[in-house]
Amino acid sequence: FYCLSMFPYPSGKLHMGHVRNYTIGDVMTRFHRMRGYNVLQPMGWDAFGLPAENAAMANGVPPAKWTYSNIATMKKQLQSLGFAIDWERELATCSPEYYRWNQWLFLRMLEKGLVYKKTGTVNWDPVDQTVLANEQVIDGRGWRTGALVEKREIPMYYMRITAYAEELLAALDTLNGWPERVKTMQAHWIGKSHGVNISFPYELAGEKKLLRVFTTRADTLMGATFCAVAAEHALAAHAAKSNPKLAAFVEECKRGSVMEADLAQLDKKGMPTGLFVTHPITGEKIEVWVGNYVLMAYGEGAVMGVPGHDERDFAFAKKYGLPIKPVIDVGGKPYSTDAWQPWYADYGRCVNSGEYDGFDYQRAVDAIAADLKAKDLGEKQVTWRLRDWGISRQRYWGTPIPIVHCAACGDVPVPDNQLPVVLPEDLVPDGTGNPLAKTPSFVNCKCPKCGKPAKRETDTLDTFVDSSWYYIRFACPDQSKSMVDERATYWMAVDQYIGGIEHAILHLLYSRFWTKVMRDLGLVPVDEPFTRLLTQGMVLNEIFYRKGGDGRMTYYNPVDVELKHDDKGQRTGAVLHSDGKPVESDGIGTMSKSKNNGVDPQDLIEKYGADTARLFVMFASPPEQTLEWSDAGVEGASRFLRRLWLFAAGRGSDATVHVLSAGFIPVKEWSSQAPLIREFRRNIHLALKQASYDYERMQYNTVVSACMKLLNILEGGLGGPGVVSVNAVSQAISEAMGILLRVLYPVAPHITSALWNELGYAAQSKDLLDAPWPIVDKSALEQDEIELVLQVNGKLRGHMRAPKSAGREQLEQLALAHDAVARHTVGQAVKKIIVVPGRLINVVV
RNA sequence: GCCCGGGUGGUGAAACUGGUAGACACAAGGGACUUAAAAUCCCUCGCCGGAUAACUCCGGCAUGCAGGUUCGACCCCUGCCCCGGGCACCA
Repeated sequence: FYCLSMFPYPSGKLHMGHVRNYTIGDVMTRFHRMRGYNVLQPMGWDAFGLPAENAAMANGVPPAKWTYSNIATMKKQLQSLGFAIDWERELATCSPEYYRWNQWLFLRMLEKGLVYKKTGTVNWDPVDQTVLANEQVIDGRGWRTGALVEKREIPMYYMRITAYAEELLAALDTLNGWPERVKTMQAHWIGKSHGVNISFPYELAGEKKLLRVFTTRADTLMGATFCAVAAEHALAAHAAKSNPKLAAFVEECKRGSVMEADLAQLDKKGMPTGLFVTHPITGEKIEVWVGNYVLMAYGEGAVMGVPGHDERDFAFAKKYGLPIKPVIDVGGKPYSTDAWQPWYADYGRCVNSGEYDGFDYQRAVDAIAADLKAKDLGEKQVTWRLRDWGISRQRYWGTPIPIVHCAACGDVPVPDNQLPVVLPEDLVPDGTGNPLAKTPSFVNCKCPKCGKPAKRETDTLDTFVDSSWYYIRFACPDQSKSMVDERATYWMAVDQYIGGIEHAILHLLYSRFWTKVMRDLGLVPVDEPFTRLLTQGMVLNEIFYRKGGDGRMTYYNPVDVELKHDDKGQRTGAVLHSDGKPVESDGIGTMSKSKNNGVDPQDLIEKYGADTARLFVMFASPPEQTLEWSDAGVEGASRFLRRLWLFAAGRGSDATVHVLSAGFIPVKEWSSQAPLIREFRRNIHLALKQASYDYERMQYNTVVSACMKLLNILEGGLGGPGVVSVNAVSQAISEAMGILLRVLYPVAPHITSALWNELGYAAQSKDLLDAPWPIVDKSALEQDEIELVLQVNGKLRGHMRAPKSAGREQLEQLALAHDAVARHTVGQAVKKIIVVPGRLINVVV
């Protein structure tokens, strides 16, 4: 059983998200180990990335040094939490032994045409002369310089993930162990859409040309009143040459960030190009506009504008006074060009559409596609939202791309026997460009082909490359001759993958892609990397701030904030401990350095120990749900463990230790024991049943509550009238304690292991880890009488006890005769009686 | 803006396949023990109203809001509000 938690970025110290993630993994690991599996739980470091460069700039320390020191700190923290990790397999992606295989596979993909070069758009800081990550663009400005960010086109390498789009989508159906929501998100991301590509002919300088657009609504073609192209489109560039105003507009579109979220929220703006194209069916002249809402990266970078039935086109047409022509009738719903209504975009029947009038969506699309095809002006086409994966980064702290640029031979791949291309570890970036490019000893080399002086590529690989296959390398981290070996066949696929929901799309999709590439190269025998997936919820905390006179926000850690409540416990405000003056709340958000709302788990571990920290994090919330941090409750987790210890060491031990050391006459017939003992065992086995079920479905918060119930039952004791068999009492307590220790072990392994030995259970099974999982005794759950809920018209009216064996008719009679039912049915006709066996009887009047 | 989730007491949450809403805890209040405090133990604890000397008993409302389906809805459907995640260079 391969149980894998997402490896951490070595950012400095563990945060609560890590504690939550790795505790879930460790609970699952230990549970499966007890169920008899050979379990692998490895750990490594996603060690390349931007924060190391930022830290380097701030402190003047090379990223490598900062990274390795963080790894040492965090490893110590992980060990102090008692995770059953196989540290012999530890790996860091920034070591040449690891990243050389990134380079190796990059070259294999280059050979197969799965890696190619084209231009891509990046954020450019004109002051620092450097490429910025999206994160480094704040309100359209560079984070260090405050300069307005520009878009810039540069050559980059891409991985052809679109070649696998069909399989990546189809195979989602095979992932039964994945949450539906993740599969839905990925399916939407891949975004397969069936449509028609349509060509609008035009003439340019006497030359016949075609403007291609893609649409999923070819049925609305007769309503097209304009076309719009992206600012980066060739047509826009051409028109701008002779039109300074348009050129200025195209330039304006090129400012700002490249983020889709920003683009989608821009006010719709456009400008006519002065060019006209011909409608492929009607022959009408249609004007071409440049629109800031047209994405160059999707479809053809051009759209036909159908304001009658597309909301964005409608808004655009209203703004610029373009004609709106309704051509779809949606079951007679009213249409007015005054304001957009949601049903304008619905499917319906064609109207005002000439020969297509009366056609429904599918018939219209089929007919129009056929007519276009006959004129050679379009045909049906499948388009994907998924884009190829740009992997070039103009950064230092990453895997060097193994390419050499030679004046004579062009871009030359580094031969396998010259791998790895080693990254120098002593550079310190200064925020102006890539330090690799300023390091002659790295850049200057010989062309592998002709041997003449050449320049090394200075871009590095996206860090998502590193994390796309580390789980395969864990099977054979010491293999120096090849990327992976036959041990990967033994361990892959990962049986259970655990990590944050924020990785639902990118990391998980890239990993699926890489696995398929490696499969096709004969390196792994699996189609999918992760059989089951648990996406843990984010750990959130409240954000507090004050706004200074200059408008700068200062964030305060919730630890330093005191909340004010009224008598009823309602929040009235918040003040800072240090000065007692109020701070503002900015709502809740994921724990982050920038918002200063993180909680350091180290304090928790030091004050309460690993078991309490683990228990609390598991108990606070179900794994898949977001966890809003609160200090209250930690105390309760600690109290529970202390109670368990004191019970075992004190009152409980008399019976337990005695029984275990002296032996006893096994009770064969529990059913003949006193009712008190039977009730005790019933409750114990009910709690065990709940815990076992909840372990299976990974709902660990209720596993913990089952353990609390077990201790409550044990503390309730077993003395009393009618209980005469000391032997049976001892045995019931011993059984119950044995169940509790084993059920609690995966969550709190330290205290349970110690008690297991102290109480003498070790005589039965040496190590708690090797003890068999307890089995529910079904006969202990049986009852002679059951309690049933009585309802009248679905409203609770009372309870009654009935023999287990009672039949339907007998139950109906008993129910009708019951006081509570009679009171609410008197004088009314009974229409029917619903009997849910073992649960309730509902009398309908 | 688009895609995906979530919303239940003062708080974290539970409710397994549509069948007793609030398990298990936290906080709070009351009490026991103690010179005192801490720790520990016991009791109360969704909201509103009524009956009773009292133990208790009865009724109504309640799972973000407004509707719908059903004998019966936290659970299924429609619309809305709020919160979180993702949007391709944070990881």
